[in-house]
This record gives sequence, structure tokens and C-alpha cells, in this order.
Amino acid sequence: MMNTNFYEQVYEIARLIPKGRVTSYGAIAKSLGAAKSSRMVGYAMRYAEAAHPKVPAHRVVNSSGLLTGKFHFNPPERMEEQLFNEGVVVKDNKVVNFKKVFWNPMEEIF
DNA sequence: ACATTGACCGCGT
DNA sequence: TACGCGGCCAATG
Repeated sequence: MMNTNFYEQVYEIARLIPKGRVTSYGAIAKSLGAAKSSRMVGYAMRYAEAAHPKVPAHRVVNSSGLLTGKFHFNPPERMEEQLFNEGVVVKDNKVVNFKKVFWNPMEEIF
């Protein structure tokens, strides 16, 4: 595939997300120094399954803790299922205790 | 090369 | 508090 540096950066951060934690598109974009390119992060996630090694895209949600990208999974319920399997509870399409399970990529970079 | 789109974010009403 | 709208940047046709 494209092998674009931008995508690789996004995947790299996403792979650092600890099990049982989640982060937001904006946080990843910010850690890359492109806070205004948060949309690109989500866009890149569409190709996450095509990336190697595997990228835990299910641990990435929007800034509200909403699972906006669940419909891009196969099947869509797979996202909640995997999150729940890791201890992250999803209620009404959003992550419960989002602020608590939220993981800041900046901490790992620093 | 131009126009459109998108797994978002933040502000304004 | 809830919904709408524009902006941002890269990829795709």
C-alpha cells in the first residue's frame, strides 16, 4: 500500500495504546504535531486492517468517547466486543468512564 | 490539476 | 444541554 509516512505514524501511536485503554483521534493527531489533522487519523484507520502489524483500531474513539467508527468494523459489533473483552465497557455507543480509561499518547512519547 | 469526501474537533446559536 | 456548521489536511476519482 501507500507506505505514507503519515499513516505509519498514526499506526505507530495506535499500536502503543495499552490493553484496556482507549484514546481519541485528536489526541493521536496532536501527538503527531498535527492537531488539526484529526480527521486524517480517522481516515487512516480505515486502512488499519491493511497495515502490518495489526493495529488495535477498536481502541480509538472520538473526543467524546463515542464509537463513531464502529460501523467500519466487520461486523460493527466487533468493536464493542473487543473493548468489552479488554475490560472497557461500552454503553449506548460510548465508552463508560471515558476519562478514566483514556490514554494520552503524549505520555508515551515523552 | 480540480472538486469532493471523510472512523473529527470546537465554537456558536 | 442539545444540535448545527465550518475548518482542517490528505486521499481518491
